[in-house]
Amino acid sequence: MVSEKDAGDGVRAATERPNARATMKDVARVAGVGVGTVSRVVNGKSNVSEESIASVNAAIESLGFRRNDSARMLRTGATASIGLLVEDVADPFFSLLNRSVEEEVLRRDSVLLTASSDKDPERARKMILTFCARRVDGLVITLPEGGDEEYLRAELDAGTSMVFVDRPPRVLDVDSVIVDNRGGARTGVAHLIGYGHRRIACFTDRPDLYTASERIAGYRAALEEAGIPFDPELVYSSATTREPVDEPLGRMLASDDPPTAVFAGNNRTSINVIGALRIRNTSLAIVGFDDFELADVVVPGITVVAQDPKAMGQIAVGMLYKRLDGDVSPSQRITLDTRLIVRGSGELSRDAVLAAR
Amino acid sequence: MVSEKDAGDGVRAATERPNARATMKDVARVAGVGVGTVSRVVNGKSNVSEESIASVNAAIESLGFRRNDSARMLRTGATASIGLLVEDVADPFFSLLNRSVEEEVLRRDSVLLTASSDKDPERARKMILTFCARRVDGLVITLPEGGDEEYLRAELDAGTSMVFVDRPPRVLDVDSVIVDNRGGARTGVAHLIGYGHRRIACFTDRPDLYTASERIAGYRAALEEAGIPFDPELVYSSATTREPVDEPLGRMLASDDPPTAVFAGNNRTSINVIGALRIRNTSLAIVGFDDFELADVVVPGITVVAQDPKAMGQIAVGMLYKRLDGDVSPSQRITLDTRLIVRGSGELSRDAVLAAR
DNA sequence: CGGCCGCGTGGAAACGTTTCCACGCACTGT
DNA sequence: ACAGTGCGTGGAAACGTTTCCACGCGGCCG
Repeated sequence: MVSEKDAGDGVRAATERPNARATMKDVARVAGVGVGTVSRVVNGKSNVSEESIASVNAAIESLGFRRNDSARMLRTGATASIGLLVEDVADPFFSLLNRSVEEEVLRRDSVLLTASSDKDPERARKMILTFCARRVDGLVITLPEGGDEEYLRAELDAGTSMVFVDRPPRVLDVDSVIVDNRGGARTGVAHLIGYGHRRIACFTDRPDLYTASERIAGYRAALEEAGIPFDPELVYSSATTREPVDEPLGRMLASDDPPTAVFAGNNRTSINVIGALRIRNTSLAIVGFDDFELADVVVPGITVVAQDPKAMGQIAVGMLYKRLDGDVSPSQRITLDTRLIVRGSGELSRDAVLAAR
Repeated sequence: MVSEKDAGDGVRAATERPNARATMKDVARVAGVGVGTVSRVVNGKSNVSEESIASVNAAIESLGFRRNDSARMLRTGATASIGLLVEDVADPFFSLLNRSVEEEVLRRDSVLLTASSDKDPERARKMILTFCARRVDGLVITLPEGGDEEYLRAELDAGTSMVFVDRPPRVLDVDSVIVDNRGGARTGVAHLIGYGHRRIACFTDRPDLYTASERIAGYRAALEEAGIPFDPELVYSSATTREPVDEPLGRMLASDDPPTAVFAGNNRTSINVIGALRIRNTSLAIVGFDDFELADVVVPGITVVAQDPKAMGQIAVGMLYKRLDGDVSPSQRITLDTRLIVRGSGELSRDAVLAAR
């Protein structure tokens, strides 16, 4: 039935167009009431007779009417939608955050718009402005490093609430919920030190990333507390998360004073380190930052400093809605604690590692 | 500055309200032109003098104007948005699909609304109807099993295009893109048979799930082709994906004629099987359905039948936009091939497994 | 008995855009 | 000189809701 495709925007009456959505006016006509009454029924408002309710509902059913939310949004000014911008919705951490934010937003009968910045400040900017044009009620944002934060001020002034997640704002005065990256790293490294290690390698992301630099700082803090000198030769920051670490790890192991333990600054790096060790058939004590599936399936299980993306999402959305409800108290920065999950890899003592050489 | 909170919806002029967004009318007034001209500038239409463009842009800048897309949608009828419903955006497979769909949608200057059904048909229904009320241009749907498909027909008739992903529609006449679950499973199991195995266990999801039943069918087909009798004792379908498989696996291994290989029907199950084998310190040949991170980090690497969520998203969105562009050809079902990724666990021969006992 | 209240209701204005129509003006080709 | 053309423009209608106002009507209270 190719011919069914109607060529132009003809002036045909609505009844002739098979694909036209019924409006409240149509419903009103069929039900024999006014549009006001239809609106009241659709929105479950009080002061409508049972009789009207019944006839309106019947008309809605028969016409397949569905309220046009664009019109509603225009009229009311409230879109009942929240925008979420993360680095990558396919990243294990952010996908968990995404789900948690979704849950909170749905609970409030709103809808979630999502986008991945892919760490590109320009893409982030474009998506945020798109969300703002759609008049989202609020934004949950992980802003990529290296971009300008300034353009957000105009949106803030225009009344769009926002909460930063995973990293704090640099100059803006907005709420944020982040993880205690430094403290978590310090705990993880101190855990290794507790098992006798004094030569601890550190593999992380690019140090210009907020989270990476914080974790490195935590690593250094733990060493300092234990009176262990910091050796830059033991720190390797990979340019990309996919980069294998076999080569730098090999260099460290071949040195005069090789490491007996590794602190891996993120889950991807943990995996890379495990892979590299497997290739070399060597074992070192390992503590990783950020939990991952299968961390308990490899042998030994990987001891990790776990974050809580679910809590992060819940708290962020909670703060956002408080603002939407009119809270104008000073902006807050909430820092979430990490949790050390002991699985075996971090409890390999220095002596055990050395004995196996 | 708590007092800044303006109590009521006063009748104050727009200029007095700090948080009111500027409209095109405001811009027009400031720029000294008509609203029509502002609209033309904002939308980059032709036939506007350089002079007007400049003054309008200046006014936009100074007022912080941002087009109200709700009004635009109402007027034009096009929302430039796509709705995506999956089982769980935090699931590794669906999060990859999500990202891929996002990419395709953004490329077309649209926006993506996402929701997780959590396998609940009622929740799915609610979200789909919400998306339809927002007049999304189209829907990409993974419909949970067990629900009614019928209510979608009204939306279809009303002109909302949709594409099913991961499972085909049962009664509706809509496009779909799915994976060759049966063929993939058949290939995986045949691979094991090729290494001499004749007693192959099969662990899957609940068989009332479309994907699980297809994979079981593929498993049986491979056996049949090789002339190996099907033994129901070797098949275990777990009620939940988190359920450990240690107990049923132990039972199989303790039998008279224990399996020498395992076909795992999904990635979670693969992981569970690996865990169970680790506990028992046994090794069997394994082929899993669906790739997962770390499949190449455990030793031996896990041989898997991989799906391609990225391609699935690309194709689904491509089909959707074809429909939006007016394609009215008969609905299609596209089946994506799987790919066997050889990593070691599936190439353990029957003899090797038996020798190790 | 009269004013008042509250309920159910219909209708119109408003939300901020896009789009269409019409207008003025400067050209151009005869 | 004059009709035709095309460009830049302003203004108004329309999109489908929500919300406000006003109206009729019955009952209650003084």
